[in-house]
Amino acid sequence: MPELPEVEVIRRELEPLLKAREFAEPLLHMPSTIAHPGPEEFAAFLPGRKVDNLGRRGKYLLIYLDRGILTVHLRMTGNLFYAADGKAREERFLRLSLPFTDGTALHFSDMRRFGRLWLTETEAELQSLVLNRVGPDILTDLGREDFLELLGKRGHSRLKHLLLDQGFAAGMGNIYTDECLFRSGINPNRRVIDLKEGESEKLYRAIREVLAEGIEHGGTTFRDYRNSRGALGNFQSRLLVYGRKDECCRCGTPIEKTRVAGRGTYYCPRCQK
DNA sequence: AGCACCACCTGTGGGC
DNA sequence: TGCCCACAGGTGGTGC
Repeated sequence: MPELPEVEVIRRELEPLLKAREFAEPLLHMPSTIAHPGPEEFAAFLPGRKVDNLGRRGKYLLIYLDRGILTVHLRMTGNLFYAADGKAREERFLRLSLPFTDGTALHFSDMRRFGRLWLTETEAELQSLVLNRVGPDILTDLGREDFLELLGKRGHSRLKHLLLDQGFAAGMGNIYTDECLFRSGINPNRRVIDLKEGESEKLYRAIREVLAEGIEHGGTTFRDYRNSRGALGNFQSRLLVYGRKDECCRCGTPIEKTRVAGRGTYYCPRCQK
């Protein structure tokens, strides 16, 4: 489901709602949702902890507590929902409920069960256990020079493959990658080393623009994504290629769908050479 | 290093 | 109408 913009929308919404609230006894409807530590340890550690602030690294949401850090990855269909009355919206796919002492609650539901949570005691443990293979956040940690330098180290990678690689830079997913490559006029199968003068910078600008617009419009709801209040995103109406197979690009050429890096890939054969 | 393929899950939509 | 298969905002492991 969510890529960087969707997670950032959730982070911004949840931060003021969760701040200073104190966790009560958690309900583990599906214990395997907790990746670390064990369910008992998780349940024992959380009560009494208060939310400090919320961070994000790529698609990982970081809930900083007065002691420890609760990390959430939504994968494909995970969803965080804040309930002022404490009640979950639906029971069928509910995996974890985190009630607060004031009667409100944070619920985690996930149809496909790929999503995971980690509870770590320190920043160092978070880094070694969860984020050890995650690169710098592509929106907040990478200046233009950093980006170009990292690109240079991956000359033989195809652009689509590279942008989806969270170890290269964290945050891009399938939808935003296709949109960024379209906006910068780069074919998803091109290799970094074959980029012409100015194309790398064009790509960098497109990434910043598309991600910022995605956040501004509440994220993209293509199928399942909902924000923390259960509402749909709005960026799907602004997608220029993703999901638009056979529709005409603004140049008049029908958009094509192929497979690149194992993922459905939309592009304009005329605009993206 | 780069990449294809499978696995993890459940639901849905298109083709026949 | 109904069935089957391919595919879906992600990632990690294996193996070439």
